[in-house]
Amino acid sequence: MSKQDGSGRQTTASGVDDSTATILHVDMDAFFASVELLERPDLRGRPVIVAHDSPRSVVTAATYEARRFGVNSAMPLAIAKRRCPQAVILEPHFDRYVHYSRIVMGLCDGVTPTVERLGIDEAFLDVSGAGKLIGGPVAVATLLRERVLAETGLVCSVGAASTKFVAKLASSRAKPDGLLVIPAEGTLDFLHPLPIGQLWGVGGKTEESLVNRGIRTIGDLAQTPVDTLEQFLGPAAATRMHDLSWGIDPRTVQTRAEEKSVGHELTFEVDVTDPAVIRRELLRLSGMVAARLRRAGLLGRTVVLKLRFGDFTTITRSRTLNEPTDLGRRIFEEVSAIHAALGRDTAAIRLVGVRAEQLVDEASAQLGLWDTDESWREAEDVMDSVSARFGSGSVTPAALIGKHRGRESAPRGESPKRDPRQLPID
DNA sequence: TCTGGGGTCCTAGGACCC
DNA sequence: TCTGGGGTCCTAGGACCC
Repeated sequence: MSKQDGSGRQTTASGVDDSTATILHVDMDAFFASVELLERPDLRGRPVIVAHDSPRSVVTAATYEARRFGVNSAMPLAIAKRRCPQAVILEPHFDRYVHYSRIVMGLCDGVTPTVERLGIDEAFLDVSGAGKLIGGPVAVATLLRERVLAETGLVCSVGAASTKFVAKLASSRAKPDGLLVIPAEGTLDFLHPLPIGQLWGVGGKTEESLVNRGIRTIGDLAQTPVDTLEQFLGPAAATRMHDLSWGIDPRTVQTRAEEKSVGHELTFEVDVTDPAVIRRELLRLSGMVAARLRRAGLLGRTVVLKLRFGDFTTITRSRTLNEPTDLGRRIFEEVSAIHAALGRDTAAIRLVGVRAEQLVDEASAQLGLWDTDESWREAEDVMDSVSARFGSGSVTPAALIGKHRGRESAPRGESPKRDPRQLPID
């Protein structure tokens, strides 16, 4: 095992054999908070929380100074403020995070073609082919960490191992600003003493259930027969976790994963009982989902409505369409019909969400596998760009359709179409 | 002063088909 | 003529991850 800290010094000086640790996990340290500090260097060294400052929001990111007070991401902001009243709260700026993420991912692409992005601030790299150009995994990781710092002023940690799972664990143990190498032969010594909650796929619920059965460490789970685990984890999870506990992780670094669903949701600042407000929000979310679909060249065949009630119970209701769609008004038709059919108009609603699933490639849709409506799609595209420039409400798809279609035909589809301007929002 | 928003994967039951 | 088995699709919910 070899750990290298921010000064570039090896804490285990003897040359570790890194030849088997060809998977790197690169993880930005306190990413959102660190980006914000680039603009606010005066706040360095102080507890800083990135969160939208509203009653129901959660912590998006926290500096290590804030974490020392027990503040963690995903924690309700109210609790974080209680634990660390002196923390400075900064509004998130996602455009900035995307900007720096692109730079960092570009630097990763510069050391190996095999890069798998994991959200905005993490990536797996397969560096088994980088040897001739740069050197072994440690050389690649060191170079990458230097470049990230030089190009962005941000700090990342890197784990190197022979599997994804161990590389990811290694990067988290290396934080902050570190590099940790776990050679293949050191995997089990590293893994088995770790608390069970560190195992990939073990969250709060599963951890509790495992600890209740005396399984406290990854080593404990390794010593438990798979059929015993199956009884309370189910077959898939039991096998996967047992394998992981023995350092077996067959997943390779995948450069691109196709999207399986697209969705948007909103938690209201106070629970909503007015159905008109719900419908207006469904209309907005439907439009956002549709715009994302069109931008990606995808159509969704299943539409999902999600509701969370005042007591935090959450339901989803879905409908599979005869034809996939990327139209906001079509998605809205479905989710509002589902909502109306629920007959829970008086319930206090905390959250509404709209999602499109069973995504179909636009190209295969046009091969005749699915009927689509080109004019309306173009109209909604134009409307999106006009709205982006002049604000929403300045144009409707129906107005645009009218421009080049006249009143000659309603768009085809399985239901009669209405002018969106007349959609009953109230 | 308790719980965001973006997702993925798994399970389980019922319908339906052969 | 009281009841199999496999496969696939659809739906709902839940755990988990970043």
